[in-house]
Amino acid sequence: MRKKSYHHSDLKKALFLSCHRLLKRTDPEKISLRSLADEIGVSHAAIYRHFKDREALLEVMATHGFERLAKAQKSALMREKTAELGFLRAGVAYILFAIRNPFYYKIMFLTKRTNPSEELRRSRLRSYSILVNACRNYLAEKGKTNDPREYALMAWSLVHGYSNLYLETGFPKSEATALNRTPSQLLKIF
Amino acid sequence: MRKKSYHHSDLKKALFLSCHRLLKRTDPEKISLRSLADEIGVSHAAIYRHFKDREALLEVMATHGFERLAKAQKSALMREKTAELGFLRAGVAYILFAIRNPFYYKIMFLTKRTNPSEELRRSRLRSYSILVNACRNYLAEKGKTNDPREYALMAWSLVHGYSNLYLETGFPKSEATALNRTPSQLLKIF
DNA sequence: AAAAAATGTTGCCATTGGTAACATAAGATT
DNA sequence: AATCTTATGTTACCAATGGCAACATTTTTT
Repeated sequence: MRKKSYHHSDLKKALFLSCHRLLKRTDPEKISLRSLADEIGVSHAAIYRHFKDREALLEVMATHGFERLAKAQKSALMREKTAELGFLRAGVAYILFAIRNPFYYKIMFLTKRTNPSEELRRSRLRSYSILVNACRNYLAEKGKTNDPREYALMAWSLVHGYSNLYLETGFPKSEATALNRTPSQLLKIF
Repeated sequence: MRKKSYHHSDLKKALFLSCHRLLKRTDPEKISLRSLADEIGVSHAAIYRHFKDREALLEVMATHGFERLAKAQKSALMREKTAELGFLRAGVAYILFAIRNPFYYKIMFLTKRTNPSEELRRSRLRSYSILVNACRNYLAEKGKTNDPREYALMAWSLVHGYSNLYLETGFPKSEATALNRTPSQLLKIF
């Protein structure tokens, strides 16, 4: 565990943490392996001992992003008594996560569109499963007979699209102004 | 207009067309100014006589993407008799545009998130206005009293989110398969 | 203790976006 | 027509980047 040795004690974790911290305020496009390595105090080539390439590192971060999102959704669900309120709160939690973690959100959906790792797929599916369950409970509570997966997909589309529009165009924000509402008031529509 | 002369007759247009063609099958991230210049047969530095930088070129393409999208929405609206059908068809047209033009779609929403040019803002707003009008007519036809802009924002969120999920995760596709429906059948939900 | 595996470093390469200095063509001014 | 000015291309260069290979050092296995 000593510091200035030739070998870093746990470079993989250090890279992860450093990247995690950077993603809070930096666009992933601007994160270079070299700047990461510099910050940790290691040569840029060392990274390749722990990640196949830049994409692989970002994929791990994306996976972690989905885990954080799932946690946020779950805790939002827990907080509410009825299935309906839980469902709504989960949707709001999704949007808030996206808005508060724009760069995480970006890599979550822009990295590895094709051939995602098993871990990424799993964490993504887990987030979706939470939503499906919330839908199932909500639909049961309301006595509706929709397919929960279909319903969940539409709900996901709605919050995902809203989040993206907010981040990409600032439209919901400007529209909210035009409509004399704050974005959080607009969110109550969900 | 002669070819092998020192001066290209209309490099700006040639760049636009070449980029347009490339975007049909190439991820914008993979489009380099040098490869573009090569294809046209001009030095890469020549590009800077017509566009401030790479971002500026992509921004023009994004603007054009929104113009194409608006055209698709409009023609979908025209084709239907009732306001409701038109509204639905416009939504489907939006999704189809995204799915059929994934790379155009990508630059439309990933380029110049901050400080977009007046042209980009206008073309984006135009696409939104078409939607708002469709909503207004639809709501009037149904005798509903929702705010058309608010309604339009939600509708946009829905189709935008669906499109993005399709492109980014392939989820609607796999879900559609799981549900024993084709994507176009799923689209009928809208 | 020696061999093997893991992990870091240095040095190099090709690609890229971008800039500056120079070259040539096209238009305007005289 | 000759000259000046502007527009538009070219070449040469730079710094940053992702990635690879060859080498160095440490740790683990045998």
